[in-house]
Amino acid sequence: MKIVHYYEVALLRVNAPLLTYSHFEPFEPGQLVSVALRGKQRLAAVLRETEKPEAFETEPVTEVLEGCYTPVQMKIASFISQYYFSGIGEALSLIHPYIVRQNTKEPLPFPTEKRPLLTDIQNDAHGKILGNDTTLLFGVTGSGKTEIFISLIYKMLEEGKSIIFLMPEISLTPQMEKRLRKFFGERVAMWHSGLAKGKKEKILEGIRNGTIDIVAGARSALFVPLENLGLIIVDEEHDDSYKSMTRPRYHARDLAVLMAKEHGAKLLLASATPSPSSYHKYPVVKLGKPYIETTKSYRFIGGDSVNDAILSEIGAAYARGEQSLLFVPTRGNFKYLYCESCGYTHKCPYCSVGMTLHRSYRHLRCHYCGFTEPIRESCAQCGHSPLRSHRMGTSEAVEIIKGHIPGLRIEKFDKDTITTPKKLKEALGRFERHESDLLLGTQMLSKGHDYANITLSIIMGIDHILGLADYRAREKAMSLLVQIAGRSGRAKEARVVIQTNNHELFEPYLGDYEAFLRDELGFAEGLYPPFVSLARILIADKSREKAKKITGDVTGELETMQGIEIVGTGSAPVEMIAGKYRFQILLRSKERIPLLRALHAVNRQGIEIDMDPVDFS
DNA sequence: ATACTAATATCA
DNA sequence: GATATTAGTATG
Repeated sequence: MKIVHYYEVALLRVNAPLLTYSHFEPFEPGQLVSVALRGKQRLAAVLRETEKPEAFETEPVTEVLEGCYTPVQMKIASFISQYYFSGIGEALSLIHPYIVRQNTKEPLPFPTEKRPLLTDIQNDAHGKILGNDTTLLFGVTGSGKTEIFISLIYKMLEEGKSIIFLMPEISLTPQMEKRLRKFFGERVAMWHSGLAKGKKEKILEGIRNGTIDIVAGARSALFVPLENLGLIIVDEEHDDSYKSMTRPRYHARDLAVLMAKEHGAKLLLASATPSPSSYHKYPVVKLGKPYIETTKSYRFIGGDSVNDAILSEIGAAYARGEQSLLFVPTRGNFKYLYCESCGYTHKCPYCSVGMTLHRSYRHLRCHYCGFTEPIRESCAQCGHSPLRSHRMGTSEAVEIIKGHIPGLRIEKFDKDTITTPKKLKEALGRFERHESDLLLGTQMLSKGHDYANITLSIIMGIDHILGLADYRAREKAMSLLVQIAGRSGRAKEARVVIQTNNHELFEPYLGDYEAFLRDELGFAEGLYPPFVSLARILIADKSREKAKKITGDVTGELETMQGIEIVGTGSAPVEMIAGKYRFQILLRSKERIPLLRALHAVNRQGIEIDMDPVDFS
């Protein structure tokens, strides 16, 4: 007679409680199954065996499917679910389970391309990286990071190990693919969440039969079922797109630390503008000067929006027949009160972040602690009045420039215009062939592309980023500045124009990002990561009253808890999205454990918990 | 999460 | 009074 086993299973893709099903054969934890729930078949993963439930009848598992999560994958899913407050089924659906196959093919041969020769500095870095579990590779654009990546990948392949290479927003960075293909050919798979289902299956098949051992891609590439993982590379590690904005709200860079540890793999974080957190946490390997020496001259200009100084810079470059780049911020999507004369943005006296303007309530508010103040008429720093509060988008900038410089061909480069990799390629192609004179765009400009012929880069309105209600406002502004400046003049002499009324904030660090990192860490001590943990609770509901009540209830419960600090409670900076009123609670703690304990205690329907938040809107 | 049920509001 | 919207509960 067969023994009936009872198993708790997690429904994939949903944040549902664990359900119990029966089966006549023993299961390994992690087994993928199909179960019937209210007449429908659902995918589920077996978690653990359990006692026969007395309270209800159980259904048998309908079908045992191909695929089983490994213990390491289960552990990672469990961590995600515990730390980032998602259902275990939601966490598991990020991960691609292993499927055991009989006929494993031989790995494809290397292409003919020889491994790159390293300079002494690069060779030294290579050695140090292999000596550490985790390394932060700190090198400016053009300092030869890619050669180190390539040579490390070679080394891993020789040892029969596989590699995960993460980069932000893969679909928009075809350059790295070209370079990886050149050296590793068909052993490389490019992976991102937008891939068609069939294409994904093909790659997974390649991974399973051993013909693919390098997976490069966006954050979801972290979850492919590679065996013998030897190295994880996180390029542009400072980039916030590694943090998922939807549940599970994981941070791929931070999760890579756990992944590497579980697999006994090396972890390499790399950036020209590393995050202060990584700089503080991991051993740093620095790469020296770029081998293409460029002469860059910096000029600071005041004011905001497209002013005369900007127009004349663009006009002059155009007259010389040269190409330029104009960065327009859109991150600063809130209105801030700031002074035209001295550039001072009005700060919260308790949190030292910019206070945002609420016309409807006629006040300024800090979105960290909720402190409010009446709107000032004149600047608190220099007394200048009136204060300004307007902002600017790409379309406005295009219109103004067109009106002033007839004949100038503008290439608009933002999320609205560049919607597909094809459009990106076309736009870059036109610019490369000098069919356009000015590349005008947002954040996207800063990401990885090379614009070798640009002789003029203008960074406009960076003060709007400085004024963000975000403890990392300075970090975001500074890294953006360096990244955009780094795009230009790779080949020849270049001019960088920075529009800011806070030039003293940037100037000392232009040639010394490390000094900036040290100073930022100084500010963060005792208040912000990496010295404390932050969590944000988001409450959204169609009824303002209901959202407010939940916020109040949760805050009340949190107030009684030990080891955590409520930084602030109140409306979220974006007060309504999709007809739902939004409130937030920001928490701080020296230790993660009491913070997680408190959050698990208050977690409930109608609230969303964001651990280690990077977005405060 | 989602299907389902009960409760309550909306409206001709 | 029939129907739309919302609140509550169980799912195995």
